Amino acid sequence: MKDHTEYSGKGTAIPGALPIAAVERDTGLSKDTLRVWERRYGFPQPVRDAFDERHYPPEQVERLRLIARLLGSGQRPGRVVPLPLAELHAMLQEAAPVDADALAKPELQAILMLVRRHEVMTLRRTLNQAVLRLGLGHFLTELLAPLNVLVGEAWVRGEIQVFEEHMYTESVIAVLRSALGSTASMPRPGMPRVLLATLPQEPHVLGLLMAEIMLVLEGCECVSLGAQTPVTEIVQAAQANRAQIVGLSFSPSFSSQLLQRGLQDLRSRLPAEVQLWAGGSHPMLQRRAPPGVTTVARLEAIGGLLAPWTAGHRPEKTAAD
Amino acid sequence: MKDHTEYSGKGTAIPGALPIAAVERDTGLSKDTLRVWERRYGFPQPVRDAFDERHYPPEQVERLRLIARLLGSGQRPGRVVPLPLAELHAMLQEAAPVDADALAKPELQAILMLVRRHEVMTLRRTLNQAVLRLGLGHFLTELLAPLNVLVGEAWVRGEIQVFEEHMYTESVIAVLRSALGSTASMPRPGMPRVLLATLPQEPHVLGLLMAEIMLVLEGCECVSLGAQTPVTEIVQAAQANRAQIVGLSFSPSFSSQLLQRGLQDLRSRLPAEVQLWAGGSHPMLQRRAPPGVTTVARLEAIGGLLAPWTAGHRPEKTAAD
DNA sequence: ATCTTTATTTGTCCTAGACAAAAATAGCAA
DNA sequence: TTGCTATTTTTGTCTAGGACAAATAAAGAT
Repeated sequence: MKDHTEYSGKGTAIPGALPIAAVERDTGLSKDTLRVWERRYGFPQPVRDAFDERHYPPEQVERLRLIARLLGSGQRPGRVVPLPLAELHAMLQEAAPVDADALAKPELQAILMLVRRHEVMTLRRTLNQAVLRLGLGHFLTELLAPLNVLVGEAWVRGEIQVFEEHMYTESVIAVLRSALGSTASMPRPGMPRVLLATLPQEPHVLGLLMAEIMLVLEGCECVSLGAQTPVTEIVQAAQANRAQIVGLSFSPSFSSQLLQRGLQDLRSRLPAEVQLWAGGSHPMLQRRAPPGVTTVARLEAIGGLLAPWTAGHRPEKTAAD
Repeated sequence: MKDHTEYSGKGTAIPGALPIAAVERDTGLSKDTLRVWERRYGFPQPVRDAFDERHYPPEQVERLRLIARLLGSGQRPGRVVPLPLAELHAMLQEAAPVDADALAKPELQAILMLVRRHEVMTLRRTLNQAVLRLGLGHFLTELLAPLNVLVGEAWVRGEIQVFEEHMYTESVIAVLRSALGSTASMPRPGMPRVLLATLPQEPHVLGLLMAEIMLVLEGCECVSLGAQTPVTEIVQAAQANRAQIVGLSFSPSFSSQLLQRGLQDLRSRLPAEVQLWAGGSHPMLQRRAPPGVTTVARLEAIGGLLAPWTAGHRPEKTAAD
């Protein structure tokens, strides 16, 4: 077991350079990928220590981190891996065009500034006050949804660090959960039972929580399985809870292929009378729905989709042929 | 780009067998380790598909999972890898004797029954009432902590499904977050700022949330980064928040090697004046602490560890507000 | 424009050898 | 017995280059 403690002057270690395992952790790029990029594109070019092992200088790790981001926003390795640092920054700027509409709102900008200044306590207080002022429903649709877009774009553009995004998400979740808890949730008798979850490889729970709140506000009875639940388990849970709707949430970074297959798979294993809803900011959901799946492109759409229940009668099988 | 996330019905796939990447995810054992064990000890012996790639039958994955657990509790690979399933079970029994104390409490049994009967609403109500009856602190230490052990053991024993465990965890989190939100959190002036997070590959946030609540109840100012935060980001966040303590949480299934390395790595990059605490039910934390790391074996210990702050005011001057 | 076919790109898997760090064992003194 | 040091075994991770299916782009045909 080699001791890859980074900065400990171990004699064999290179001053500020990270061994391959640490780079894998930091960038999310597998060791195999790092090695094959070096072979194919000539980058990265880690320093070798006395034992011929790779050590990546901080500049290269930083460059790798930017590359990983661009890959996440749809770029291809062959196009971006050989690029110098300046070009990468330029591409990140271009990748996320500024949303003038959201930028115009000073309140959103103010909150974004709190995130970048790491004023967590003030952030929480501001969000809590906004909930009280707007009411939970309007807070979600009018403030939080566009704010998420803004934060997401800033993140792609590299203006926001990973840890800042984590802090933001945690604060929002805390505020929402607390607000949901203090809301007297009373499921209306006619409304459907909804099971909420996220597929494996999708750790983002914020979208799911927002959906849950919208549904609860509409009078639905919600049971959430949280993130990363295998398809088999979702099916069993739907049966155990006699759910009438199964709702999934997908963030933009989720693999399109996994999304397609996952929805298809789940659809085929779920009873026909159980509806399958897919929501979130994933681009594929804005386009077209796989057969038998209802896409929820925006939070506001949830109310309309629940119309069959609000009206009073049991809905027929959804037209999906 | 193969994505071996699930045993999705691919033509070439072996019925219930998992490819090596999935086994790595499920067991925490690296691909390299899996291959070298096969070479050295003759186990595991995965089936090969048409392309000569390894596919691990479920029994072998199960056996690997048990082995990984034993490794975490101090056993050596050479002694346990070749052992048959029955022997492994016997060793685990010996390592973790059944907690008769917890089993005896009828209240815990009653809650466990609610989980197995999928009575989510009743479960939440029961938990909420317990919070009110015991108070948040005693609820955590006296009810929830042993209950988690009970649920964890039932899960290992196969008495609880994955989705039931998800439902339980989600319910507990909802109750805790709601209780935390309605608690008037007022950080005491002398108490430290604590940054909380979980390392990559560790998605379990319940332990983290429990720790956060204990700390908040003691008067600390807590900022959580949530799950799966890279070491670099934790370091930056600690600096940004001027945290005096960084707290990490580890579930039993977390890879012991990642734990060791992650803590060492983080310790070396964090300023010396920032304390590093590691808690959770991971077996390695019950044994010994890596140098420079404070292990928090039980929730109750948190109060004692904060003694330096509660007793004598740290003469550290903070920028006046 | 939209579908179908071909070409390129790309991540992951393979084998087998090597070696440092950790742990166990042996040797020896007090 | 206990404590300390040296030697041996164990063990995880690194190395190299080759291979190939799945994903994506490009070209061709309707």
